[in-house]
Amino acid sequence: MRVSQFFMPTTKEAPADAEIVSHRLMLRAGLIRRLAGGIYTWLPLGLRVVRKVEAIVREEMNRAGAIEVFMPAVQPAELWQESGRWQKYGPELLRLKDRHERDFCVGPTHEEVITDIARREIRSYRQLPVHFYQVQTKFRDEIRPRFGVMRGREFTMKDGYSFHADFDDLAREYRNMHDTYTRIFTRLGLQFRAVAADTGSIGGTGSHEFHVLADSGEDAIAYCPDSEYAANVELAEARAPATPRAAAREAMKKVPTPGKTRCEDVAALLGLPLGRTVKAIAVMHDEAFCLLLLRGDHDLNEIKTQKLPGLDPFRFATDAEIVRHMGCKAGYIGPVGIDASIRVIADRTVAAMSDFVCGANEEGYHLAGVNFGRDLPEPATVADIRNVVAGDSSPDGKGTLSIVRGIEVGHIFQLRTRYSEAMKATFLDDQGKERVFEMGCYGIGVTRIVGAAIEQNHDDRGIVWPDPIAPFLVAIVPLGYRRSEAVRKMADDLYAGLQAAGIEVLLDDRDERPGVLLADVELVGIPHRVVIGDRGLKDGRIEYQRRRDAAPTPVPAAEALEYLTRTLCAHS
RNA sequence: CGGGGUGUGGCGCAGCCUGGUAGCGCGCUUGCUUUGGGAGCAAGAUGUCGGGAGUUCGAAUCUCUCCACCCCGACCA
Repeated sequence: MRVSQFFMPTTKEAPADAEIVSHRLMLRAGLIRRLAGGIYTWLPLGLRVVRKVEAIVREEMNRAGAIEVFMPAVQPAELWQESGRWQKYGPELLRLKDRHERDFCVGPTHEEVITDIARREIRSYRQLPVHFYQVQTKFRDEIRPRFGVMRGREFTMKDGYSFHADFDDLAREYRNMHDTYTRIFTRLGLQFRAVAADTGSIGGTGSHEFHVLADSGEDAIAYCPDSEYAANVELAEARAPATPRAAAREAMKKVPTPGKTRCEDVAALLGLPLGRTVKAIAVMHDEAFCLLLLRGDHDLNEIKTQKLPGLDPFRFATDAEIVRHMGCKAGYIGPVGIDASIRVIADRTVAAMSDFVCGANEEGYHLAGVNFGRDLPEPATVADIRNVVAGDSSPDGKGTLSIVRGIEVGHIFQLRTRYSEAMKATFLDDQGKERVFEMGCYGIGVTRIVGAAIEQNHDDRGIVWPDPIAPFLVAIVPLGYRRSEAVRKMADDLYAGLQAAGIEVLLDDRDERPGVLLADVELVGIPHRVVIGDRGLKDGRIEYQRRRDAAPTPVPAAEALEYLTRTLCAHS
């Protein structure tokens, strides 16, 4: 492709509302343009990257035995009413009416449609297993779309759904997909990690997320460098401390802590480590008031907490409710001397603490040297309700956890019979008995991968595409294409030669100054580049440089084509 | 949804407080010069100042209202 005949609107500045690097770079490099909140046009250069990602995903899905279909983006409400999600899905589901006032939605996902296909078309166990997938535009009316294409409302997703006669076969396909996804993200040239995940509202049993590792990621991932363990922090188990609770050594005493409502402030005032304090978080389940105890330096894990009996769902108590139940304002509440009717749930770590500091239930005071059993009853419930932190012992017992941030780009679920039951999707087994399908579902955020790849691969000059998804593998940058006969001839010959070799090459034949050409090729992140100028040609040389190289490699002009063909083919 | 903020040429912004009819940088057009890291000079084009209503002799500026977009939003007891 010649840049003069392409469309590559690069800019020096990015719109002020683009917050993260990938978004800024995608705008600046002319990959996307915003149409409305969370809705983007893919410009030619960006589209090429999307297509690269799609192609790899398709190849690997096909290789894994899945079959491509293409389902409608607009779906009738009846199917969603059948599965119960018309009510459950909430405002994220974009609903619309046709001219006959019939209800439809723009599909945020396609379980209903595919289950409908399966129940109509698949009658016998002999037709199983089967795995359908598609690459399709989804629409989710996010409350707050942000980060450009990473959390858009309209996006491209590969979604696959598998149908099985029994759970064992579902488990087999689930492993198959785990392997397939691993291959896909490896081929995409991304640093990623598969992690155990919460199954969330979709339900079902097993679930893994695939995360591209990047500091800007919205998810926290706990993993063990010494073992295979990796899980979303939402899910990662915080084990009970290995050492049992130490015996009480201090007497309980009330200490004045005026104006110190946060554990950090109290600890600082008393000259104690934050880990010696206990914070009490007041929550409500219906009208029942409950106190959650966490060590001062730990964070509550709402998902784990929600799973406790009697807390599904819970919400945080209001200030008024805290005063009503505790007789004290927020900031100084604690578990000592409270009404016996208040349920107290202690995190495992807290249950093993002694001589700790907590609120005194009196404004301006905390208690120090507090001990369970002596100063207050043992907690009614001890549970894992906190987020793991770096340094916690790994749940598999094989080392300690580290925390990294990730961008979720893939998710695989064992749906089991959630949809097949609701929608009466059945087949006849080898006994002639009617049974519901076991189902799996597997998603990859195609357009999000483009953003995630940039988050992971950029520098201060621009994007650095991994070879497999680069819009062009190599760029020819002639300095003085319109001025120098020799430069133009060399560039044209090399361009023709590389094209003939089947290499995707971009020739920047614009009549621009060298600085502009070089800045642009770096901004758009073409992984390999060749600079041709009169200066080098005089000595019979051109320059080859990879996007991450600090300096160019001189290559004899006469051998350029052969050298590049060899080098680039090794890369692709 | 609640709170905060911003809407001025394609992009980035100033002007608004203290009303007097719009400006800067980038980009764009034309010409000349320049050409190995985002050129220089000269001449130009581009604005219903987010929409509507009001106050006023006069509104980008003050008031009301609507809209769009952005940021933050359990709690850290």
